Amino acid sequence: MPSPRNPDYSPKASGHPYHHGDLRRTLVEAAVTSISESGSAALSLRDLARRVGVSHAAPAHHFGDKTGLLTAVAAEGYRRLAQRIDAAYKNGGSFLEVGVAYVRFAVDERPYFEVMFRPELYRRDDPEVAVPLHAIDEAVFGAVRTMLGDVPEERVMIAGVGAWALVHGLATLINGGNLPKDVAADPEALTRAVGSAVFASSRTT
Amino acid sequence: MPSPRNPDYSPKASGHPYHHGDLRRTLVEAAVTSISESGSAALSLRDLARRVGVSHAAPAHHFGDKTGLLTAVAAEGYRRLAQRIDAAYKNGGSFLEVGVAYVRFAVDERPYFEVMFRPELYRRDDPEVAVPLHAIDEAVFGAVRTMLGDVPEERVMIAGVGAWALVHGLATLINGGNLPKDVAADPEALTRAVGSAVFASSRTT
DNA sequence: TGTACATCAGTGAACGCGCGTTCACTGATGTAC
DNA sequence: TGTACATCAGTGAACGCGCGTTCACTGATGTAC
Repeated sequence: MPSPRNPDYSPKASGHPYHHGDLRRTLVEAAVTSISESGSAALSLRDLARRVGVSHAAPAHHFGDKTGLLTAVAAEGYRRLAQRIDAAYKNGGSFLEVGVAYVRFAVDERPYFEVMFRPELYRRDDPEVAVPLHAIDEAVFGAVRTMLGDVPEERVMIAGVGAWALVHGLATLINGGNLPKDVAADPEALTRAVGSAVFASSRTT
Repeated sequence: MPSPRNPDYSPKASGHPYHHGDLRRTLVEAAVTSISESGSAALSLRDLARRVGVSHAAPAHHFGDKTGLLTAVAAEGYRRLAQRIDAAYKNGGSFLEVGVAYVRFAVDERPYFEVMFRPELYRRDDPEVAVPLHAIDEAVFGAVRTMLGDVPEERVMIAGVGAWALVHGLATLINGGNLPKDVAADPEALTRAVGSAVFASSRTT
């Protein structure tokens, strides 16, 4: 009695079964593909249904409306970003490496990144979004606090915001095609170069 | 024989004259208002025509399509930004003051800023856009070059990109509502705090 | 100074399209007995 | 192990809407003579 989520059941293999099995996740993936192809403005629930081969009314069943869908996209994005930051941090990661992970995420998973930072597109107070978002916040400012040692909280805030702004700015400028091509071609190297120039000195301040 | 662009002629005063007189500019302004109210996704030429009290086909007459309109918005935005940066620079402006001007622009003129940095919305190669864009580029990297003196060009690039990323990141994080409220409340002070922390040291590097 | 005419800004009716939403439905699943 | 039933995922026809686009038009402007 295999669960419908069990790939062994292979519902796809035998044409179109009535129950998709994992429509929700599939729709989120389709949304990401659609966004990477034609931007979030062109996203439509009907188009998604078409891509997935399902009735046009099905997406509404899962997400209610476009905002609900994009909330799911943003939530998945935050989960992925949190995971990357965590991995960078645990892998011996200096603070700079966390920054590099941030920029890499923005470039590699651009559709997620774009939705995440366009808060008018989704419901930010949805717990699925708010929880990983808060976790990232904690982790980053905690790291700054550890790094700086016993300094006034305002100092921590300024350093944290500064570091975040730097990598976030790099990420959005690269994705927006605003930097010279040769520089933007290697986001990781650029982040290291810029980041280490700034961080080497900010530690001495 | 007053020009229709002469306000003394007051075409508005006497109901709805056939010729608007300055429709193009008025439409751009309406677009900015609309974007600040409901974002660029909700923008429609018909809605703009309604706002301005003109036939729904009139906007197409001037801009062709939505991309044309947003190209005009972006162009105006670049002109305004260039002006602000110029003013900051000439007003005794340190490099930091230019950064402050950048962030102020992003916050004060948010609709322009948002369109400008969503290049998929408009035609970036339109000369009306490309010219002021290039001028800003020149000015900023020129300033970095002057500031750093005789250093390898790569150094100039890294410093310029870093400075830009920092203020651009601050601007987008503030506008996106991603920073704690108390910090985001005074963008200018935040920029000075973060910027001076970074710049004080980067000069010594 | 007056008249004729070309140009151009703006009109408004008509069109077809893709969208979100609704709703009664049907097929599959899992659970109670 | 078998049957009945509640639940829920997905269907598909129908609707009304706002949109962009087209097109023959009209009114105002400026220029040539």
